[in-house]
Amino acid sequence: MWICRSNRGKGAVCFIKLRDGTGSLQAFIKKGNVSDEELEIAQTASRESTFQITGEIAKKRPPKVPEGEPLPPPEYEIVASKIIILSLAETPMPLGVTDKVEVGMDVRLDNRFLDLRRKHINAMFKLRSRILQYGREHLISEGFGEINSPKIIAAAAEGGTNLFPIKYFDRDAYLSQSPQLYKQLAVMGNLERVFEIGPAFRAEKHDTYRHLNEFISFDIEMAWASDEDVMQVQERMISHIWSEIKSNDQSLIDDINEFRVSEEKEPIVVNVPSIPFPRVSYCEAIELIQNKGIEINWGDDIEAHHADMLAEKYSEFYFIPKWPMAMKPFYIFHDKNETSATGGQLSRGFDLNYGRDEMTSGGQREHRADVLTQNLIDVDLNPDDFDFYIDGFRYGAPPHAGWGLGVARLLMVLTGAGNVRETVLFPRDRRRCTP
RNA sequence: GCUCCUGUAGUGUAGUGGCCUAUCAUGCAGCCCUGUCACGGCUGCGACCCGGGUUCAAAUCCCGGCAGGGGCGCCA
Repeated sequence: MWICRSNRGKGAVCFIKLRDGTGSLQAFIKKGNVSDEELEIAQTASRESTFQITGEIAKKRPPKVPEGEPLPPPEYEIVASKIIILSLAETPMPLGVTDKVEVGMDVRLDNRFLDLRRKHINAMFKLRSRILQYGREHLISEGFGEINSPKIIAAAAEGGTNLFPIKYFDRDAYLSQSPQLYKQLAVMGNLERVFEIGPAFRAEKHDTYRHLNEFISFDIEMAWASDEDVMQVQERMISHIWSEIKSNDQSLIDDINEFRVSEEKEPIVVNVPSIPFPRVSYCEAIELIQNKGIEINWGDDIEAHHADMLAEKYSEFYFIPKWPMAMKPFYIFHDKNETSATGGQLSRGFDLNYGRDEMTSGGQREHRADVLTQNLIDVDLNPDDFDFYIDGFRYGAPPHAGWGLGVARLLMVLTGAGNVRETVLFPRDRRRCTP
């Protein structure tokens, strides 16, 4: 186990707080129980060194409490009889695992292995694992199967975003921005309900609390489904995740709250969101923002400062369905009869927001090969580059829908983290690609 | 690509021209105390990002470089 903290000095007794993945424990070391050399080791070893301690578990002596106050519940400790040092930690450490002083993000990320030993950071990544676990469980219970799509792709598949170019033997290739086209092809192949949890790469030079250049996307695609059908899948899944965390993982939440309270922040409370989430269509959202006295027109993007207006009314999860077709990618489905009051073509694309922040983008997909081809032409993409994709729709295609959810953003919402870098082990941003 | 801000011991900070031989906390080292438990006490160690300029005097003002951060744009 690691040494968390030891008392100082050369006396006849010594206490060391030990830690491993299962929790922490005090070791009681007393002259006579161990050799003098072992006592010396225990008293002088640096923090974060690793020990192997043999001994008996015994009830701790209760701490002194002021007159009249109740004794705390009994605690246990290990009374050491043998101490072996496994690895001495160098000093000074670049950041203190148990120190009260704050640490800058950069120092933390440069020394993530130490940062992760901090209790609340550790809890954050255990929660991340739980989110993925509960999300998987839920989708599997609804008949979904997990797939893996290629991350090395041949062409700038969808336009819109910048891709990272790579060398693929003698050819140029790119890192995938999304599993979109491949999960659709899987559905064309009668896998019917699929999901993927995998990396997506975007070569955008953004620099905000919610963007990274590599992130894990939680994607689903579902045959014989509409935008509304997959929104329901999503709200059930999120509700399931929250509900499982609330009943199984309160101790991890407590670890985070212990830190938040020391920082004088509000503790987080896991409130299982009620279903259905509000639906605020794009047209309604624009109207709502206009009513706040902000100048915005139908067809404009809802930017972060606009979403602040929506967040005043909808502070938690809400869907924004039916975006203008012109603002959505070519593979989103549209119905010619669905238009705005001003006559603009609507689509079956939707977003899921939490307050001001976008969590998900999704929609019903275009399954008509001829419309897909026309959509590509409309956005100045060459249909020939997409033969591998459109071919999949030529031989009978089911209507289908899906979405992609940012795992790190969901974890931010759950844990109240203010920066997506908090929720990713080794984040990749504009300036950082190490460690 | 635009814009604003910041670089002080291992870490987090105080400091806006002389009171800086640079504050405090944490850490580290030594000593003392100790069935401690956020242990405590004493002593010590350790820093002004780099280069140039202004000035009698620069951590502090100016210029350049480097590094970092916030926001915007962009972003399925």
